[in-house]
Order: sequence, then C-alpha cells, then structure tokens
Amino acid sequence: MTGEARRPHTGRRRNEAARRAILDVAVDLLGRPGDTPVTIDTIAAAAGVGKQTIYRWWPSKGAVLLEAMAEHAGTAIPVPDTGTLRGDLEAFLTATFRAAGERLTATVLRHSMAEAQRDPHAREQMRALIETRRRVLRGILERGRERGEVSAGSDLDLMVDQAYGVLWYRILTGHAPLDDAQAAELARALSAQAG
Amino acid sequence: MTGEARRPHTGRRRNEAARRAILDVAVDLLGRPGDTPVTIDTIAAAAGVGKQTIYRWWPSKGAVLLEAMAEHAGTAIPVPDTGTLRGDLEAFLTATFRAAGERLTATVLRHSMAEAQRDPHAREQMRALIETRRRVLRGILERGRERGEVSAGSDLDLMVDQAYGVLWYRILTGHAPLDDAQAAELARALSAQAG
DNA sequence: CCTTTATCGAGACCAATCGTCTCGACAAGT
DNA sequence: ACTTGTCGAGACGATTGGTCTCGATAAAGG
Repeated sequence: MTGEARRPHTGRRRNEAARRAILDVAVDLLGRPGDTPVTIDTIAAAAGVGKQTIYRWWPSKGAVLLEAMAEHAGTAIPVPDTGTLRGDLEAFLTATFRAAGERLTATVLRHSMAEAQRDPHAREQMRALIETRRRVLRGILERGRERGEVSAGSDLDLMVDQAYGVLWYRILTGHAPLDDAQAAELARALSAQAG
Repeated sequence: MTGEARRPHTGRRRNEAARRAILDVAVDLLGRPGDTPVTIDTIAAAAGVGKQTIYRWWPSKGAVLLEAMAEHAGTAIPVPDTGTLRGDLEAFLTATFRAAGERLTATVLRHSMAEAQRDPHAREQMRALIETRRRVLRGILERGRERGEVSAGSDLDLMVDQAYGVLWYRILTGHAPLDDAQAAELARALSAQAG
C-alpha cells in the first residue's frame, strides 16, 4: 500500500483506482494494531493521493469512513429460506454475527458508529445503512408471521432491534463475543418469544 | 453558569465546588441546542475554572465526560419486586427507558459512548458502568429463574444484552423512540421467551 | 491540432482543540 | 511564619480536519 507502481493519470475523469485506494487504505489503517492514527493526512499519504482528491469526492472524513465501512461490511448476507422462522433466523444471525464479529470488521464498525455521532454526513450514511439492514431482517420476521409462526401482537421492529441491538452493543462495549453459539441462542430466544 | 458569585478558595485541599461545577457544566453544554462545542476550553470557561484544574483531577476529556454522564445518568433505578418476572422487567425497563430516553440524558449517553471509542480512559469507565448496570438486570432475571419463570437453558447474559442492546442501539441511531410502550412490550417479549 | 476544462498529487495554510507548562494568589498544614 | 498543594488564567506546542493554490496531465471538443 506504500509507494509502488504509479497510478496512471486519467485526465479529466475521476480516477477510479484512486477512489479504491482511498477506501481500501481507510479500512487497512483502522485495522493496524496499536493506536495507528487514522487521519485524512495518513489516509491520503498511504493511498498516494492528495488531500484535495479526497475532499473533492467526500464531504468529510466521516463520510469516507462510512463509505469504506459500507463497502467492507457490505458482504451481502444471503436471505435464508429454511422453511421455519427459527431456521431462517439462525442462518441469518449466524452469518451476520460471523461477519460483524470478525476482528477487522468489528473495529471498522466501532469507529464508524463513533464517527457517526459527531459527523452529520456520517450520521446520515449510518442511518441509511442501518435502515437497509433492518429491512432485511424484518422481512424474515414478516415471512414468519405469514406462516403463523409469529403472533399478531409481536412488535417486529422491536425484535429486529433486539437482534441488531445485541450486535452493536457488544461491538461497542466488547463485553461479550459475537459468535455462532450466541447467534444460535438468539435465534432460539427470538423465535420462542414470537410464538 | 456564567460569572456570578465567586467561588471561595479552599487553599491546599481540593475544591469540591469546582469539581461539581465542571461536571455540571459538561452535561449542561452537551444539552445546549445546535452544535455547541463541548471542549475542554469551553468547559473550563463556563465552569470558571482553569484548564489545569481539570487535568489535575481527570486524565482526559473523555474521563470528564464519562464521570459527568455517570453522575447525570446515575439516578438509581429501583430494583422492583412485583412477584413476577414480567412485572419486574416491566417496572425496571420502563424506569430505565424513561430515564435514558429523556432528551438531555440521551444526548449525554450518545456522546459518552462515542468518546469511549477513542479515549482509553473513557472506555474503561464505560465498561465499568455498563457492567454495573448489566448486573442489576441480571439479578432480576436470576430471581425469575429461581422462581421457575426462566427455563434453565436460557442465556441470561444474552437476555440482558437484548434489553440494553435495544436501548443503546436506539440512542445511537435514533431510528425509534424509547418510551413506556416499548419498555412494556420488551418486558412482555423477554418474559415470553424465557419460559 | 490546439484550446479548454476537470482531475490529479503535493503541500502550504488556517482554525479548532487536546493536553502541558508557567505564573501569581491563596489558604491549609505545621 | 514558612511550606506546600490547589486555584484561575492563559501562553504554548502538537495534532488534525478542512481549504486553497500550483504545476502536470489527459479527456473533450471544435
């Protein structure tokens, strides 16, 4: 990631390779051990890019981090269809916890959420990303309701928040792990409370 | 909070009034509308205190914010004893959500959690505070288990995280409110999944 | 072709902010 | 009375987010 082959100039059009380098470097720096500073200057330097090239395309540092996070954590979690609510939940939550619990990803998520609390641009991107994720899980619950596995009185949004709440709470405080066992148990608990 | 009666000098001993002013001002500034900057300088100025008086007693800005939060949000939530798990949960969660959902408190919590992600001192204080809170709720669940209202297979720590997870997740993203109705529904859901 | 135009990398520059250090004043301890 | 630790005030250095400028480069467009 440090000074090798020169990036070809693309003249009047946006340099896509530079964009990639910036986003990749942002994630890479966040993952470095110790308290490596992740600043606009270090990102620009490591990506071999001028600061203006960053600010020409992103409104703030937080916006860069959030987009980097969205791409890094954007591994599409497949929407399962096992035939039962519990099965679907277990598959979805296991994949989700596994992705979010991975060390680098967890670090990126932590910093992104922190940044979203102070940078309005980042906050907006975070809200959109959160909303997208919530909708997917809510869809799984709605299918369960149509099958009669979720009682009519259940608050689906609250159930969604119980799942993602556990995820974020643990990522931010680090008091407990996010692993397959926890995902399975959460799936069991949620489907039990739904009936 | 701005320049009135002078604070009496206490000579060689710590000035408790100054300590109070610092912590109160920190919360007060966080609650100001708009993007009022909450910096060490503004805190010191508004509290009528020298910066050194802050750094003599706290290791970092984050540590000040976290202690201010701990005191502000430290309203002891009474541990209920209604005789049933659901009753206890509803009472506890209602009081908790009501406190955390209050505008100023929510703002303080948001900033504190963000600060905890970048300041090691704040992070440590946050961890301790989180742990204290979790223990109280876990105690309620354990009582329920002794009464046979919680199946042996239930993961109490996970249940605790479902509750506090919802709280923090909503405070940080702001996508849904924390009110009595949500607390009651969460109490219902958790006690349903426990049986 | 040759002019215009937008991006690029590099870095100077500004403003905000964290944290350190110094200073004179003051009062408790002795 | 002398020493010692805190107090309020503020200068100072370092870091960092964001703006601005500059020369180089290549696409657009007649």
